[in-house]
Amino acid sequence: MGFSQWRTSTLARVTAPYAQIVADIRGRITAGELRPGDRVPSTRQITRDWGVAIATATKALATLRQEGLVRAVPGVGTVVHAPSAPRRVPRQAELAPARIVSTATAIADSEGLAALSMRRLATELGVATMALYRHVRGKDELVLMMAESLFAQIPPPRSPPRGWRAQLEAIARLQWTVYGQHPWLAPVISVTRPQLMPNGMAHTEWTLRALGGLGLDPNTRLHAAITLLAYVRGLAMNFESEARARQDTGMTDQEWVESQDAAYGAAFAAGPYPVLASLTADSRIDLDLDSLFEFGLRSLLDGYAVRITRTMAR
Amino acid sequence: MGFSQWRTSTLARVTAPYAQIVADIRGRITAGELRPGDRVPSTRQITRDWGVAIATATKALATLRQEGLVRAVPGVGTVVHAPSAPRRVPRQAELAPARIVSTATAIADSEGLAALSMRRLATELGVATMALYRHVRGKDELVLMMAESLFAQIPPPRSPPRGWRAQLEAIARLQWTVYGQHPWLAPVISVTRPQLMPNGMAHTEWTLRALGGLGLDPNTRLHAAITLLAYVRGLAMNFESEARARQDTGMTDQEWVESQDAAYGAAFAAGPYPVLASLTADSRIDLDLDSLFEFGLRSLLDGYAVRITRTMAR
DNA sequence: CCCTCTCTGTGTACGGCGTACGCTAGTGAG
DNA sequence: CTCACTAGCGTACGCCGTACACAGAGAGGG
Repeated sequence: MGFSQWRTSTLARVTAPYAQIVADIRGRITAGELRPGDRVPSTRQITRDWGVAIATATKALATLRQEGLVRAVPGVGTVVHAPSAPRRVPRQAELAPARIVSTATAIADSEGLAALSMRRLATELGVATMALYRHVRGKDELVLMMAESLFAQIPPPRSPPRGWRAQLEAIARLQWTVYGQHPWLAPVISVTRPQLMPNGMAHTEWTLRALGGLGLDPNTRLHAAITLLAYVRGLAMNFESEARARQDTGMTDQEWVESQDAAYGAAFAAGPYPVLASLTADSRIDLDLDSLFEFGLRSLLDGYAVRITRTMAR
Repeated sequence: MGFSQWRTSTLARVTAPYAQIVADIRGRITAGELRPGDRVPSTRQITRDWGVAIATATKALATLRQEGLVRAVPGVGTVVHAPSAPRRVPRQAELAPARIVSTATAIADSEGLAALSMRRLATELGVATMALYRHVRGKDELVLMMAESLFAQIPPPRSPPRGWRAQLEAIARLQWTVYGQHPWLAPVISVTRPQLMPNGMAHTEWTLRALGGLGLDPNTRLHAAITLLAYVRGLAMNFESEARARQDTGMTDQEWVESQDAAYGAAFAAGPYPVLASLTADSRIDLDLDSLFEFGLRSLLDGYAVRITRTMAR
C-alpha cells in the first residue's frame, strides 16, 4: 500500500517526460484529432517534436500500447486502435488456424514449399479452397504463421548451459536442427525484420542475454547476436536447394550421392581449377552441410572469443 | 620430336592406371556398347571396378572429357558425347542469349525476380513469348545464366593483395558488392552445387588458393573456403527481403527508415524482451546489413586466424 | 416464436504464370 | 528448284492466388 502510494506520488511530483508525451497523444486521440487507424507519431518523430531521447519515445509508445489505445502494425508504424466492442462470441469453427497451419507444414516438409498451394492445402483438409481465407489473410501470412508456430515449439533452453560460448552453441544447434527438419523454413524468415516473428524475437533476446556481462558495448553485443543467427539461417538456406534438387531428380539418397560425385569430379576436372580438383579428389575430404555448419560455428565463435578476451583484458 | 617420342614411349612402357581405364572405356564406346547419351561409370564406380583411388578415376574421366568422347552433365553424371558434326552455321539470330540475359537481369534488378516472367521479358524484347524458348531451355536455366554472367563479369582479383586475410576480405567484399547490386542473386545460387556455376567455381578456386601454404589440412582448407563464401551469400539473402519489403510498401527510403523504426520500437516494447528493447532504444546503435557483414566477416576471419596460428605453431 | 444479424463455408471467375505443340516463313546447301 | 533446318509465333493447357457474391447455420433481441 505504502509502496504503491510512494510510486504514484513520485510520478505525480515531477511528471516524467514520457508521461507528458503519453498524455499529449492520448488527448489527441480522445479529442478525435487522431482517429482509429491513423498513425501516431513514430519514435523518431517523437524525439524531434518533444526533444527527448529514443528510449523515452519508445517508453511512451509502449505505455500507450499497454493501455490498449494504440497498436503496433509491423511495416507501417504505431496506429490508433479501433475499440471493437467484444462482438458476440463466434461459434466453434471447423477450420481452426492451428489445423490449417499444421497441415500446411506437413505438406511443405514432405514436398517442399513449392508444392504448398492453397488449393492443395484445402483438398488435404477436405474443404473448399476459399474457406481457408476465412482464417488466414493470404498465403504469405500462412507461411509466416507456419514459421512462427515452429519457433513457438522450440523456445530457447530454460536452463542454459554455463558460459557464453556453450549458450551460443546451444541456440545455434537448436535452430540448425529445426532448419534441417523443415528445409523450407530458412528461406521464409527474415533476420532484418524480426518484428514479423514474435517467437523468433525470443531467440534473439536469449542470445543477447548470453552475450551479457562480457564487457561488450551495446553495439557489438547486438551485432554479435544477430550475426550468429544470420549465419545459421544463411547456411540453412542450402537445406532447401538440396531437398529440392533431390526431389526433382527423383533419386534415392544413394543414387544422389553417386551422381553428385560424378558431376563434381567431371566439373572440377573440366575447368582450370587445379586446387579444387585435387582437394575434391582427395578421399579424406568429408564435406557436407553439417560439417560446414560446425566448422563455421566454431570459427565464428573463435572470432567472438578473440574480441571478448581482448575486451575483458582492457 | 625426341621429346614427344620419349613421352609416348614412357606411357607405353608402364601404361599408367588411368590410361588403362581410359582405353577400356574408349573401347566400349567405339564398340557401340556405350551409345551417345549413356552414362559412363562414375568416379565411385571406377574406384570399385578397377580398384583405384578417386584421384585416378577423376583423371581418367577428365582425359576422356578432353578427348571429347564424354561430357559432364551436372546432376546426372558423365555421359557419352554425341558426335554432332558441325551442322551448317545458323543464320544470325535477332535474339542472342546475351541480349535475353542482360534484359532479364535489368528487370530483376529494378523490380525483383518475382516481376521477371517470360511474358514480361518477351514484351521488353519486342518479341513473342515462345521465341525465348529457342534460346533458353526454360526459366530456371535463364536465371542460372543470369547469375553466371554476373560472376563472369567479376572475376577474382588478378593481382591479389598480400596475406591470406586480405585476400579473403577482398573476395568477400567483391561478392558482397555484387549481391548488393543484384538483390535477387543470392537466393538463386547454390553453394553446395557449384558445378552449376562454372564462373562461381573460379571464385572458390581463388579462395582456396588464398588459403594455401598455411599448413591447413585439405579438409580444413576446403571447409574454410566454402564457409566464407556461404557466409557471404547467406547474409546477402537479406538484400532480397529488404528490397521486396521496400517495394511492396512503395515507400521512399526515408519513410522506410521511419516506419521500420516505429515498428521496431513498438514490437520490442510490446513483448517481454527487455534486453532487445533497451539495446534498440539506444541511439548509439548503428545496425544495418553492411555493418552486420563487416562484423561477421571480421569475426569469422578472426576465427580462421586462431586456427591458422595454432597450426603454424605446431 | 420469429426475425435479423453475423459468421463459416462455397462456386465461379479473373488475371497471371511456365511451357508443350504445331505452324509459318525465311535461308542456304545441294 | 528442292529441301532440310531454323527463328519466330499463336494457341492452349494446367497450374497459381484470391476477389466477390451467395448460401446456410446458429444466436440474440423483440
